[in-house]
Amino acid sequence: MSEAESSAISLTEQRLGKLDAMKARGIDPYPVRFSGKEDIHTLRVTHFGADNSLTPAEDVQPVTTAGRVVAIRDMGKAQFLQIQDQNGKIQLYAGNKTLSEEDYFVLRNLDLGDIIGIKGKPFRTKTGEPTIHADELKILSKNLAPLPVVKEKDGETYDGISDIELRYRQRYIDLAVNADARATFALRSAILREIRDLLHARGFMEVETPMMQAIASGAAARPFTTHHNALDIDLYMRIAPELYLKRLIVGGYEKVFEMNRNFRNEGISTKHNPEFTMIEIYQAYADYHTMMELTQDIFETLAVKLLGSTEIPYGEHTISLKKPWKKVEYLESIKEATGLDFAKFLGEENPSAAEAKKMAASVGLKADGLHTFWEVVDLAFSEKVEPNLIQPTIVMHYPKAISPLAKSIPGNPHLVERFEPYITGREMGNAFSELNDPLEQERRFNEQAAQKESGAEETMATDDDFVTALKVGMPPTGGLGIGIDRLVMLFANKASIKDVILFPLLRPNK
RNA sequence: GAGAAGCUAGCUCAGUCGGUAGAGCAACUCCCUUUUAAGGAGUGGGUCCCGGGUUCGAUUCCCGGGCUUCUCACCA
Repeated sequence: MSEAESSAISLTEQRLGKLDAMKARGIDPYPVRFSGKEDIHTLRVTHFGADNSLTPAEDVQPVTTAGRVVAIRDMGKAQFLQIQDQNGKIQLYAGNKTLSEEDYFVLRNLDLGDIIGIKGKPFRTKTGEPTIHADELKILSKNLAPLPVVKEKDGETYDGISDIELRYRQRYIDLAVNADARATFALRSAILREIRDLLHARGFMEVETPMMQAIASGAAARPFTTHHNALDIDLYMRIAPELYLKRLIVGGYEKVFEMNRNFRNEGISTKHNPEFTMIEIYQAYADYHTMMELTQDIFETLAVKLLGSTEIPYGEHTISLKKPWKKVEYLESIKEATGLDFAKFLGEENPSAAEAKKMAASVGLKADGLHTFWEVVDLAFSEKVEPNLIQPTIVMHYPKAISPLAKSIPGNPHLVERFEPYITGREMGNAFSELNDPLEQERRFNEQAAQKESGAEETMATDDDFVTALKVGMPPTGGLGIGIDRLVMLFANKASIKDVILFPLLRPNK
């Protein structure tokens, strides 16, 4: 291509020109297959040593590998290239002395972002760089939409991409270009696997329950609505699998879990995505103490197996996941932080929201939009206590009024056997001894409905069939839910949930 | 939903007190067969997010819109 020709056309058009040039020579720029690809990381270890201490022999057997071209250094009739696959990067050396005429033509028409397959002997250059002397070089996929060029030296990255439009909307570019993004989602996958392994090893069974439900219950949140045409009914995307999983305990399974998406029709933030992944775990003949142990075991196991230590970095903090974690009482923690003692209202049938607001105002809290006493108390907790729970903390014994699915503490009818683990100032989960008294459950649902009547924004919907299930009989059961996205944020040391969800919800752009 | 900030070349960013814009990398031409943020010489590349308004003239000022980020609200 002449300079004049290149002047007025886009990068894509230039590459289309190279594509046509290849086709004109009978080279298929998108061949059907490439056989025998070796993993780049593996062949590096094999031929250069895990600590980069080996040097391949002169008569070493050639290797075959493939990957995306991420760097080209043109030396005239020879070039240094770098290719990258899922697990690694390696330098190639290729020139007209050893390549066939056709392969050399491909080399001369390579662009950053092309995917190539090569065969050649590993060797070290003068400067010691592990390299493959590519004696065969095939184009496997021609790049037409140029990738950002990222250069590195001494671990420092130059240029790179920071544009959110690319990072989140076109995640494939983020993954192709940013090693950190690839590492984050590989870690996410490893976390899911480790959690499943741990539960399977303890005899739990993974199940799948409906994501489209006629009644969205099991949590207090606004659901998405959808419609089934053949039945001509509206359905809700589930906000929690809880009530279905407990039906399975009724049915006789004793250890079940489900790890999958929930959907809540609420705002988007660095900590919220409308669809998010939860794991819910139920164990019959167990209680919330069992779930406390399990929670700590899960976090500790992940830390040790995936990061090699119970001490893990998060932002400016070092989080110690070693059990046992600190335990605090819900109301006691509020009293300590604010001096406000809400416990004395526990016995009251219907404590006044106005009274709670007055108390909250005395410590500078505005509770204007809230309608019930315990909503105001919860505000005090989330404002004054939650942000300070940096190290793992188990907050236990919540008021019954805000825990419609949890069992009361024997001898203390106003508090329930419930806890929430907090780490880095964020709620990581929710667990309790499951309420299995059907008549009591019915009363709790009715109380929720009454709260809704009196103006509470979000309450739990009544599910009559679930009450029927409890009437059949559910053994004493411990249940635990953990927000997987936030858990991954913790282990991946990410501040935004969008950094740990491959395709976070964004407004479509036209 | 509210407030603040951002949007300029493929990428990362300057800049224009209103006169249609620059750098580095990438691209293109040329030199170079052990380089590695390779190097050297040269060339091109922009609806300055979109639409109105003011103006002789708007990428710049004003109004409206779009998308994103941050904070707040709702929530996990």
